[in-house]
Amino acid sequence: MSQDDAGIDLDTSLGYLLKEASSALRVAMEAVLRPLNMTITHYSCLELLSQRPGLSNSELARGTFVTRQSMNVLLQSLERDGQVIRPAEAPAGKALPARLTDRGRRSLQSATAAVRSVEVRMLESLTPTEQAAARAALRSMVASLKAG
Amino acid sequence: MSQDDAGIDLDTSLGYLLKEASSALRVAMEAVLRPLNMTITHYSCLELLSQRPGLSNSELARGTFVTRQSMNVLLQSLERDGQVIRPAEAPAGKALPARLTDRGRRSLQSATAAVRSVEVRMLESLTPTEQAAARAALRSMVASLKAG
DNA sequence: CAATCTATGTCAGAATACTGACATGAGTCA
DNA sequence: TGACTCATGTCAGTATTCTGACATAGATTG
Repeated sequence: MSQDDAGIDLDTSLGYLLKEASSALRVAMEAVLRPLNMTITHYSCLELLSQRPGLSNSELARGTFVTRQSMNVLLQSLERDGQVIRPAEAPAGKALPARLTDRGRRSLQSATAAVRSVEVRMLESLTPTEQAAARAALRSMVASLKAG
Repeated sequence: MSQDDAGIDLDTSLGYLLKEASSALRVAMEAVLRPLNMTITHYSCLELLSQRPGLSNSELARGTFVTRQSMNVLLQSLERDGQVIRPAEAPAGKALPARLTDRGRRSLQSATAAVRSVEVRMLESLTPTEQAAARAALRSMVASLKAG
């Protein structure tokens, strides 16, 4: 069997390793967010809104890597729960700028601390130089994938 | 507001970047696998079985980063479709060793080529040294996350 | 030897995200 | 101006994965 027919070498494939790492991160984040009754997408939405108030549904969807339909379902439940508010009418176009309520900010607070602790643990064995190299490599991969 | 209350900096967070990269990879893989009527988990299962014949349902689940319940659903449909076979009785314990059929191998062939092209594109701007550094960093992150 | 623990396969139901579709607002351009 | 393209919000239905639960096989342990 020639090398070209041998499939993807799972022990060295960066694609497989990327999936393994993101899976491990997802599991670790779910573990710390579950006690707070929060999913990863839920947390990501609040974190994004905290840092960029006024983002629309579609912008939040892109920032959390889900479809705008999925984000819309989440936003509606967050609105019902009083964590997020959106105006009844769009100030321009159709995009509705969303904002956190005080309740949303309180929910986010403990979640951010929990997620930060996971990220710290993930990076504990990497030097700042190695972290910078990883950042650069990941950015390059993202750019190449999106260019295709 | 002190730095500790500022949340996760999305522009530099390796956790966020990891999620972005895996999302971009997922989208790219789905795009090339969809014409072959194959999902990523479906492909991953066949690829794993091709390289490690006789893996059980639970082992396949761990290798593809889904629950054994999800893998079981997939395996049953693959068995119905004649791409995979499992013995009716376990040779030892309860684990049923799964194997690809010729039909499964044929399905895998074009999928492997498609996925390989995505991985090549993902890495086209990285030198072998940079790829090795990325591999080392990702392995370190996985180890640290699983240790917690 | 019996009790316990761990891993496995499987069923059932719930949660989550997705694709498809439609209407609407804004910008482009002939 | 009118046709066209594009982005957005939203509804509906589908698909996929997950959590919870149970029974069973093998290993461990007292």
